[in-house]
Amino acid sequence: MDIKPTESELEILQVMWSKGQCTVRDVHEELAKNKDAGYTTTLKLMQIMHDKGMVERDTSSKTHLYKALFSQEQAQSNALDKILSTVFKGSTSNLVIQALGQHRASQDEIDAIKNYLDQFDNNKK
Amino acid sequence: MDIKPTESELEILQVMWSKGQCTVRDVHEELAKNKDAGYTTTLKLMQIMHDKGMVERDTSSKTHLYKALFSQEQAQSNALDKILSTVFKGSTSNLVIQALGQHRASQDEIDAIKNYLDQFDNNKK
DNA sequence: GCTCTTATACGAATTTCTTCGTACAAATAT
DNA sequence: ATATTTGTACGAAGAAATTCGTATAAGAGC
Repeated sequence: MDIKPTESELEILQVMWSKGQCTVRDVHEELAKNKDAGYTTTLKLMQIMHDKGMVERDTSSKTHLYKALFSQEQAQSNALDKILSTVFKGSTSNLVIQALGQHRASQDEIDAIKNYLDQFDNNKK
Repeated sequence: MDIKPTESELEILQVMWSKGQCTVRDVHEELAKNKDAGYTTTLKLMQIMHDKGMVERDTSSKTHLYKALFSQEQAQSNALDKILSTVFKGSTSNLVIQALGQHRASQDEIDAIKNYLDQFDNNKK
């Protein structure tokens, strides 16, 4: 499947990823906190996402239940691939260093990353 | 300025970043290697980018010269912010770890990242 | 000069994304 | 049972992005 959600679709997916199965109202209420859009707009978007095969839908009761058909991890992987090829010339280390420079990591995060790196590192310091 | 280039605009910007000042033909020839689009399409896009204030244009001779008005680094920073907020829930360390897991880094890259991390690390190993 | 090539300008068609109004069915409340 | 609320379906308008055809001007070569 082709994973290339649009801006609005991503907002909806975020809600789905955090709540699991969702009704249109679930999603809409959540979006309404930060955004101002009509209920039928959210409904329509979710229907389109279903048409595109991005989400599955349980229509057994009147109120339909939606669920994302790919994980947040898959979307992350996709998003990384995309920006790596479009703005980082394929250099992962540039991406990593820029990300770290831009959003200061906590000591715990630094440790986590170092531990992770050790796994590949042949001459640990 | 608002840095939010579209897909096609990014393709053009990549050429501009690597070559510096460009003619429409420069850009088009480069794009034509991987893509199949008409010359006037590229022209039009570059004109629109100029209208949007993304590039500057030297019209002193018949063949105009274009140049990006922001750097690749700025675009990188922007792209990172965006995917951090849309798919990584703001977690830089998740992003970094996922990026490293996905595209195996070379020893040199690992070293570079470790050195970079040491700069913030209070209890180096 | 005249022709051929190479440029820009620009209008317009297409596609994709986003938004919303309206219609109507099902459930709930009075 | 009838009125209100809550839900889906769907058409269509609006906005943004992409594509290209045609017109026209400037320069190069003969």
